[in-house]
Amino acid sequence: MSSSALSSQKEIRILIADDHPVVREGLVTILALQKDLKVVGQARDGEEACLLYDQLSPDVLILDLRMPKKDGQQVVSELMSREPRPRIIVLTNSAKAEDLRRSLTAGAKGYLLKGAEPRQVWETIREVFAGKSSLPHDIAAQLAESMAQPQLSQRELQVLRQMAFGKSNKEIAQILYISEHTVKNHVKVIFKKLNAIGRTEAMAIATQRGLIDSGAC
Amino acid sequence: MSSSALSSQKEIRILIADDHPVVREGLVTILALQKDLKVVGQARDGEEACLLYDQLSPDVLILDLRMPKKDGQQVVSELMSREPRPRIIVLTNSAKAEDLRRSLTAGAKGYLLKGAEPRQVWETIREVFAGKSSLPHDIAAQLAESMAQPQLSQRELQVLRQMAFGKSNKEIAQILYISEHTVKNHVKVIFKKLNAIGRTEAMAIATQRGLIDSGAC
DNA sequence: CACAAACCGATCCTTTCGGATAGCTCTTAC
DNA sequence: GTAAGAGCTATCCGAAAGGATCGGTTTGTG
Repeated sequence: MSSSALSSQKEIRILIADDHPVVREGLVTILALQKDLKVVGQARDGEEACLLYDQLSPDVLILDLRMPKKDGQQVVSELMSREPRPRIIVLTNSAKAEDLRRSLTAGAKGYLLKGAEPRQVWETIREVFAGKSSLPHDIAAQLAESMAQPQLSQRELQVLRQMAFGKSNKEIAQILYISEHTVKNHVKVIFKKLNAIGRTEAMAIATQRGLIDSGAC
Repeated sequence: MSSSALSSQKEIRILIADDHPVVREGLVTILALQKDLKVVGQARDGEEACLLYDQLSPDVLILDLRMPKKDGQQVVSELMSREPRPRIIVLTNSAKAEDLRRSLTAGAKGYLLKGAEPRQVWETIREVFAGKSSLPHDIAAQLAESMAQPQLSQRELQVLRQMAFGKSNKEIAQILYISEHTVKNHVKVIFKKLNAIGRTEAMAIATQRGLIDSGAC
C-alpha cells in the first residue's frame, strides 16, 4: 500500500496544466494524499504552462492535451528544448492512438487517462521522475497496435482533409496543384493504409482515429 | 460572491456519478467549499448510480454521460420514472449538440461541461435544486442551433451507419430489405439534412456530431 | 550504392453516385 | 379531414469513383 523507496528524501515538485478546474482540483486533492508529491503550480492553458514551467522548474509536468491558446502537443515540443529535459506526463481523456503516438514522439514520458485510479497516477509520477517511461498496460497495448498500422504521409493527410469537405478528386487536384490521377493514387493509398473499402468508410475511420480536425470532443 | 438566499435552511444533498476518480475528487473538493452543498455519495458507473440514487434519494444527481455498464442517457431515462422526479445535472466533456439534445429530452435539468468554473457548478446545482432548468449561455446557444437543424429519422440513421462501413447503396438495400432506389432516396434526404454535398462529407459531419457510434472518445 | 517510400503522372474500364422528378402508403398532428 | 412527414418504389442519365497496372523523380536510410 505504501510507496516505494525511490529517492524519497526529496519531494517531487509537480506542475499541473489543465483547462478544467474540476480536474485540477481533483489532481491536487489526489496528489496531496502522498507526502512525497507536491503540487507547486497550476496552469489554465498552454501559454501559462510554458511560463510557469520556466518560473518554477518543476520535476514533473502533468499536461492535458486539449487546452486553449496552445495545445498540449505544442507545449511538449516547445519545452523539450529546455535543459534539463523536462519530464512530462500527458493526462487526457482521449484514448485515441493518434494522440498517444504524437505525444510520445513529441517527447512525453508518460500517458495517463483521466479515468486512471489515484494509485496509478502516483506511480506514474514516481516512475517518470525516476527517469523511466511509464505507460499503463492498456495504453501500451494500444500503442503497439497503433505503431503496427501504417501512418499517413503529410500529403495523404491533406488529401484526406479535402475529402472530408466532400471535395471530388478533380477539386482536390486543383486545390493542391496536382493532377487528378495523382489524387486518385493518394486516395488509393489512403484506403489501403486505413483498411477502408471506399472514401466513405475511410472518413469514418479517419475521424474516429482523430486524423481529422475534430475541434471539440 | 456569496450565494443567493434560496432556501438556504437545508443543505442540498448531492450524488456524484462519474467513472473518473480525478473528476470525482475534484467535484467533491469544489463542492465542499460551499456549506449548503453536501456530497452524500459517489458512483463509479451507471448501475451504481441507480442503486445509490434509490438508497440515498439525493436532492441532485450529477451525472457523467460516458460510463461503464450503463451510460448516462440510460440512467436518466431509468431514473425519470421515480417519484419525486429526480433533478439531474449532466456533467460531461462533450460539447456535442447531439449529447446535449438527448440528455435534455431524456429529462436532465442541467448540462455542464467539465471545463466549467466552480461558481458555475455551484449555481447550476442551486438552480436545478430550486426546480429550474439551467444551461450555461454557451451551451444554450448550441442547443438552439441544434434544434434548428433537422434531425435524422431512425431509418436514415440506419442507412447512415451502414454507409459508415463503406457499404454501397445496393448493399444497404439488401441489408435493410428495401429497394436500392429507396436507399438512394434516404441518402439524398440525409445529405439535405446534414447539409452535405456527398456521402464522404456526410460521414465527416455525422461522426463529428456524434451520430455514429464512436465508442471511445 | 541500393532500396524503400513519398510524391507525381497516366490509361482503361466497370461500377456506383447522385440529381431531377414522380407516385405510393401509413401514421401523427392540427 | 387534411396536411405533413416518414418510409417505400421507380426511371433516366451524366459525372464521379475506384480497381488494375504502369512508370517517373526525389529523398532518406541501411
